[in-house]
Amino acid sequence: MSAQPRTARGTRTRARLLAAAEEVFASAGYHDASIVKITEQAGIGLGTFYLYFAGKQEIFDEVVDDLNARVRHAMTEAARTAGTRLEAERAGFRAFFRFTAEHPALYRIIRQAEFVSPAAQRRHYENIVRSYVHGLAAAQEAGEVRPVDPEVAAWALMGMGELFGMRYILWEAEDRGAGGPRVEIPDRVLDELMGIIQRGLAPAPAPADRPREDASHE
Amino acid sequence: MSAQPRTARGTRTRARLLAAAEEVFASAGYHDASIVKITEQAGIGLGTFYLYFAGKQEIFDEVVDDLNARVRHAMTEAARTAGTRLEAERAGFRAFFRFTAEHPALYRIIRQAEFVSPAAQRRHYENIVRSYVHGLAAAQEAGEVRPVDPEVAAWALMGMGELFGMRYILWEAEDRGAGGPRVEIPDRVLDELMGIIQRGLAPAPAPADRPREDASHE
Amino acid sequence: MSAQPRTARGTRTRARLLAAAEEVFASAGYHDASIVKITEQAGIGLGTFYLYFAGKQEIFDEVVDDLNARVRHAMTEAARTAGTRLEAERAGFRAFFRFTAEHPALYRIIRQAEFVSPAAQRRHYENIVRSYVHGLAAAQEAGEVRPVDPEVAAWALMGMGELFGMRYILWEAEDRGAGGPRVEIPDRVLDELMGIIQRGLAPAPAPADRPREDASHE
Amino acid sequence: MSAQPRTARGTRTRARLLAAAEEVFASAGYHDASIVKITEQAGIGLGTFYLYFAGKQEIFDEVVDDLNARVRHAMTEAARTAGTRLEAERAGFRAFFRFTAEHPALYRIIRQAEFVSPAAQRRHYENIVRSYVHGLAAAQEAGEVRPVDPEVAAWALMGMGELFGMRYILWEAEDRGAGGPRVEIPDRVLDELMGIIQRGLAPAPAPADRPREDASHE
DNA sequence: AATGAATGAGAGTTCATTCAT
DNA sequence: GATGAATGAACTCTCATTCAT
Repeated sequence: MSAQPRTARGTRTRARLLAAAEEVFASAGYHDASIVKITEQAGIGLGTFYLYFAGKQEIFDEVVDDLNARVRHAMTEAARTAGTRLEAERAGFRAFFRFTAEHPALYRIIRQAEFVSPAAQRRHYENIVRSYVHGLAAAQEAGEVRPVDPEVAAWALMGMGELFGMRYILWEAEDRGAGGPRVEIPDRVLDELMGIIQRGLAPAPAPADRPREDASHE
Repeated sequence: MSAQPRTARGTRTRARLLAAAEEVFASAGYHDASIVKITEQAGIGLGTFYLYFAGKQEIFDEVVDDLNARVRHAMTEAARTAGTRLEAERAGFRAFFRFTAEHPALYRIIRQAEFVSPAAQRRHYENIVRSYVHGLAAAQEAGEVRPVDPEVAAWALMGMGELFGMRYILWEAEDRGAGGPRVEIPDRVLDELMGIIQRGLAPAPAPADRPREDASHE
Repeated sequence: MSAQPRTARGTRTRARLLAAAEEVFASAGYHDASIVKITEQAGIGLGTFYLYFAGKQEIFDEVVDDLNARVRHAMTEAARTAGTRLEAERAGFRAFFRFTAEHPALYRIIRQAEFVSPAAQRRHYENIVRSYVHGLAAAQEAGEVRPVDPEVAAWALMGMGELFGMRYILWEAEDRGAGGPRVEIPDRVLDELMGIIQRGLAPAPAPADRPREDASHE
Repeated sequence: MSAQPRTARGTRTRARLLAAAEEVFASAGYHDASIVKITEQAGIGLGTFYLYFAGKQEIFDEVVDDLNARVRHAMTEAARTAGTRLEAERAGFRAFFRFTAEHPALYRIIRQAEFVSPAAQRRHYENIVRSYVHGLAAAQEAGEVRPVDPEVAAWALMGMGELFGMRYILWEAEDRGAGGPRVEIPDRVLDELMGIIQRGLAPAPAPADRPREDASHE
């Protein structure tokens, strides 16, 4: 386990290392992210790194967990204010895409984790699924979502989010070049996506009358 | 560009290198996949590698493109025999999951490509999307799929496929250990997934019943 | 030169450092004995070390000199009560072996000194030789030891002691494992050794008695 | 295990590495003998080292075993031509001292082995003891050596040789400075030493002549 | 066409030592 | 008197690539 600092100065140093590592892992990738680069980015000496982390892998894991906590926080915060489950879903997606735009590190780092730290990667996805399942199960009890297996639905939602984030945030950002305003997912695309999700998860209409299948949305 | 062999013997050597590279990249990851490992796996001399490939990156790209072609072939072959578009989708997913189970390399290698060869990764996803868009557009003309933007729908399908492959094929395989029969996606899970997709993409009911289904959304 | 403590507390700290250093040098070897390990073993802060010692080499030298003084003390104490020189020799050997068993540090540290601090090593051997020479010269005057060059005899005695200590104390201890009672040199071995020494150093018999003492040799 | 070269060039390279390692270990000590120094001394590239040796420890072990074989060869060769056992002993010692003078590496490296490779060190001493025991046992059967435990006698001889080599060869050489002719052990010293050994191991005279030689020792 | 010996830049990591607190 | 955060030179080791055979 990584050593905890015992002084305020140490705490600051450790935090700077984590922030630097996030940046370097995101821009250079795990393997090209040398400890030297991380410490230079953090503005501290090379040896200092090893006062706080046992090695590269360890700080990587911590960065993954940190990003995971932050993205989940952003998503649940956004969803909290929504009315229906579908509004919550839309708000959660928006928050996720926004986080992706602001922290491309999340994306790139999670994918790296495939080989670098499978356990951390799994933790990441499972944490998010857990959030989704929690929300979906509640919505099902309220009759807002049809009784599909919430875990299956959660993976479906997360899969769509993952690739839309890649396609409509990261690729756009790359194509536009480094500078420029934050990329947002186009409303049109988000609408289409939410339409698919909504219809996919909407409760079955009462057998006789299903006149307003989409009435609740928005 | 990689040199093409001029003799039958050379052709065989090159093919062995590609097969070995796929295996080594999948099991060790790009960075730990040394040229020595690849040539040892292929049973040829180290120097020989450079007769056929300019370097590690180049053979990686070729492995990506090769896997991409094979998985698309498997998917379209499976879909070709299906009746409706949704049956085709189901068959395509099945084929994709089967391919994932048989070639975990696909998965692991594509994710690696994020940093190793972004262009190859993008090519991979875009190729698959193109297939989907092709099929969806045709289905829309036939009235089998509602008029969503086929590209958006394609990314949604691919996203779900990607994470379901990870969750229900790769993770299962890991949890079960090395030996054992090929992992299949549980029918129950595939049914639930296809249900969501079907409802999400199903054409709107007859105009008389639902005149303005999407009208409200911004 | 190392700083001398000015308070009782400082004296205690310095002593703890020396004791810790002896232990760590003996178990880990000079190079793997980091200052951190020594200060941890001593239960004091890292920086405190440099209040009392100029560096690693200096504390090493002091440990060597300390062990040297202690082993010589043990040997002369033991020899002091003996009757004849040969009895004194036997008692001295016993004491040396006992010290070796109780302080394997002596051995390991002296051998390390070969490169780490040749001067300290030389001091160690010369100090012991001086003791031996002193005793042998006195015994020669008393007619108990034949008139060999006492320094040559001293080195011979010390050489035997050194390797017997290694072979019959340290190796035995290693072979028996960590726990267990203190290893003693077997009486049989000590008897044989003392027999060789005794005959080697015994005074020539009275001229009348020794008609053919050396007759066999060469 | 260290890789064996497959070509003549490789064989030459490996031999140069071993020779360079012997020199560097002897002059700098194990810990200060970096792989860089060894390869520079050998005149080859750093990376080449790892084609032939798994690491520093491995080449060290091989150097120890190599030196051990050579010193034993020198000793047995010298002893082979001698007449009596005691002449053989004297010739063996001479050869040992000569080898020590020509290859101070032996000495310094064996002492290092205490921590670096205890197994190799033990192998070294046991090999030499075995030689001695072999010779002593034969001499005992011939009545040239008294019936002491040959192993005890062997350790005694080796102990004396070890410290005389240090005192009269290495220290002399150091005191005389780098240049200069090879140091030889002074005849006077060797004579005194052999006298002690001779008397120590000489067979007991006919009972009538020396009735109570061992009576005093307990 | 095929080989494997050779290379050296660059990686992760350690640790004696300094110094502000 | 005591501390521990900070440092960077120096270490061992890896590996993509070159080239003589």
